Amino acid sequence: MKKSKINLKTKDKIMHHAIHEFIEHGYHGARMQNIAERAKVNKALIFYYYTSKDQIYKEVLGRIFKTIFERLNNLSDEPTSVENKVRQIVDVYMSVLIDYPDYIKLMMYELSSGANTVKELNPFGALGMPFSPMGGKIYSFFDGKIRAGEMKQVDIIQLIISIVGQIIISFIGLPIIRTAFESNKMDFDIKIFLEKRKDFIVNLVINGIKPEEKI
Amino acid sequence: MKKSKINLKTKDKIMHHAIHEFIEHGYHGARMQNIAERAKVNKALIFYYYTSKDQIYKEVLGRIFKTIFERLNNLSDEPTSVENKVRQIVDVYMSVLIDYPDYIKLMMYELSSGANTVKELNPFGALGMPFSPMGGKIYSFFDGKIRAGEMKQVDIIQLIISIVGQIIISFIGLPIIRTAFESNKMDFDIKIFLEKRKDFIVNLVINGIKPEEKI
DNA sequence: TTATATATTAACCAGATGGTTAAACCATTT
DNA sequence: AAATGGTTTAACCATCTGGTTAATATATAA
Repeated sequence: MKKSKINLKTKDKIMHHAIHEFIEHGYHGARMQNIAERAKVNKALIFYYYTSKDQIYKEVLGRIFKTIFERLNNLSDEPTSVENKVRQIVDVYMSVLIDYPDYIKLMMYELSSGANTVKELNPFGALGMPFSPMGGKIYSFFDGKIRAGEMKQVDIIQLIISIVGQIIISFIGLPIIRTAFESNKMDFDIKIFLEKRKDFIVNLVINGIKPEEKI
Repeated sequence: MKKSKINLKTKDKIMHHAIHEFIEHGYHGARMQNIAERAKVNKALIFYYYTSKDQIYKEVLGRIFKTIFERLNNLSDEPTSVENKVRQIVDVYMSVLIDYPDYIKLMMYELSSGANTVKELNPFGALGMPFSPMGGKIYSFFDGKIRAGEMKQVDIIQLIISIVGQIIISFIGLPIIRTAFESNKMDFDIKIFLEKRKDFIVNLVINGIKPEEKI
């Protein structure tokens, strides 16, 4: 936990605290008054810098998506094995979620309310990136490996969704998983769990797309 | 779309419409007045049958969980192959989500706000079922198969989380997946997508846990 | 120092929201 | 038909909430 960053300009300070208010309560649950108190400014000041709750919410979402997608796009371009690439992907995705465990909460809010705001400020040029059949780094990597016979001939989009899904559930499902562990009197250490999880996902995927043994 | 069920008693009618109001807007976004209008009753009547917004919300969550878990527990007990069992599990989970595509939205709301209400009314005796290391049908099935050498020696809890995660993302990610498809000018048919998805998940998992080839 | 533009605040407001009340309605029993 | 008890409603209320206003404090330029 860092100390309050007194150097942040007021507008950014407000944004910073707005992010956390929206994360904790979602759009409808968030209160402008709370944001003001968190940022230790008068509520009117928020409306001096931002025009409405709606606008500040959109800006919050925009920042979060930008932060996440910048990191996700941070994949090495160097040629490597299928196994290494899968490990890289899982690593990067997981590390983002570990660094910003709360961001995903807001994305879930968005998705569960139909992702309307997200669609509106469409960062899917960005999201398109990893998924995109044309030009997506990840897509073209796997495409090459399939042609080279280094992995099974699978639907690459489905593969990416599967990888991402296994990772995402590790975070959004945490409250349930934790409760399930505890109600079975098993210890639950989140760090250990996520480490195990990472290995499991990589192994399952690798074995799942390994080419048939040649005889 | 069925016609309005005039035989429903008033209290159930209110509950029915409350479910959909909460699904569409989440706890904070839901309005008692809206529920009243949906159910075509006076708002005061809601408070005649239920004591507060909070209480009706909890009852809504309880119903949803019950509905879902009853279905999930509907797995055949007959002995079968690993492949068939995985297919069964994916089938059952997916069919529940297909039948109640909205229910998951509310579960996401819950999870993203820390699942506090859910924890409180803890149906994880129920949720424990499939996950539980002791007594869980699914768990003990895989346990038996591992001992019999019919599948790899994997962490069964991780396996279940992976299967569930791949399924859940297929639904909560739909808005994003759809947008990604469309922004790449690819047709998106949800039925076809989910069919492909089912096969993909089954294949990936089956191949992922297949025992090493014996030489 | 004074004028000017920017930053910040206390007080305020209209509309919305969860919840209440007292009266009316309706079916059943006597 | 009158009494009874559950059901439904219109009107109401206190509080909360996003947003405004007008005045004040602070920094900058002249």
